[in-house]
Amino acid sequence: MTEAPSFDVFQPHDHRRCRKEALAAVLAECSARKLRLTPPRRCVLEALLEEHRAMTAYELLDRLREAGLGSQPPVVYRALDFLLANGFAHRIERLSAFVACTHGEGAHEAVFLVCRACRQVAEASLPALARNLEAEASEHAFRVERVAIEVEGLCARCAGAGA
Amino acid sequence: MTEAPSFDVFQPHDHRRCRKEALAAVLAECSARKLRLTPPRRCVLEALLEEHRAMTAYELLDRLREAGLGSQPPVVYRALDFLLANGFAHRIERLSAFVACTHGEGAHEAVFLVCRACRQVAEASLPALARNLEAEASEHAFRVERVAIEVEGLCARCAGAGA
DNA sequence: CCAAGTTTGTTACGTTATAACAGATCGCGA
DNA sequence: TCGCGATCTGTTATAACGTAACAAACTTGG
Ligand SMILES: [Zn+2]
Ligand SMILES: [Zn+2]
Ligand SMILES: [Zn+2]
Ligand SMILES: [Zn+2]
Repeated sequence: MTEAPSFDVFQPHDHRRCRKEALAAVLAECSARKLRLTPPRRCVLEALLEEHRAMTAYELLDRLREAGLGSQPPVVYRALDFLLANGFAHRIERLSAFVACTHGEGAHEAVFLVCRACRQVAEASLPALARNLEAEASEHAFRVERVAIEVEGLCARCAGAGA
Repeated sequence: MTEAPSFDVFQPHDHRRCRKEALAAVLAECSARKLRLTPPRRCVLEALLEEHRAMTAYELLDRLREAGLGSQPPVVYRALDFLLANGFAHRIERLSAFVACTHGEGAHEAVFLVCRACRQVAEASLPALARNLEAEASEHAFRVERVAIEVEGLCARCAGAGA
């Protein structure tokens, strides 16, 4: 969480470490910002950290159920609200699904590269792009609050597999 | 449809003309490309052209019902499939809703400025941004197929109204 | 007219998300 | 340590969004 990963999530990498460091970073940030990573929130976060794949709310709810932490939709949506609001996870609008953040600190925006075959998601920042958007918006006298940029396609592996 | 509008949809404008020209452009393009703007498709398009506001599939279905053109969800989703596939309308992922195209010709992508208060949507093109994205994607060996850029915020009118 | 392809319309169902409320837990000051 | 307000958890119920599968109607070209 504390800095951009030095690897590409679409490439093979030491994901055990990736996951462990991401969790540690969230714990540190919660501690620093006096946020409570309660059991359902942590359960959802850990499920998201297992893979760089977007998961639906109901897949995450299954994890909560298995962990004995409640079995109804509001539980998972509230945990997600917390994670999204604090920049620990992102919503992929295109998929109505969620991924753990691999990138920033605090609430932030990013560009998501979303593989339509394996649903893995890479997160990139693109400040130049944000400046372009600001210029465009100001021509319309539009006050920007949130930017969602989602690029759908195929990751190298899935493209290679002949999808 | 045939060219970018010379006005900003967030500003007051001659919307009767705006709507009439958009419909004429779609009719022309259907004729040129041998596409069939059948009654349900036209009904949905006209509903979308009434305002520059994103409408949900079920709002559009109500229009079909009123027009006696079927009352079940698949009817509206199929009409939308046609309009989206041919670039006559766009889906706003953030809202799970749809707007008429004000911009291009044929299937195309754009940047959407979405007012969270009035749900009006302005469409802008941003080729520079697309080039940025391509560069980003190629670093990840990612094959881009679709790009969705949605900017949420407040239009000048809604910001003025103290939202 | 006939056959093939496309479009329409229906039933039924699956998925995603939220409202409303009761009970549990936490943090803090008396 | 005890209470008290705020936050969080968990439930029921329901709303909103979307699709599979199939039969009937229409369109187009021979
Ligand atoms: Zn990893
Ligand atoms: Zn992939
Ligand atoms: Zn207009
Ligand atoms: Zn507005």
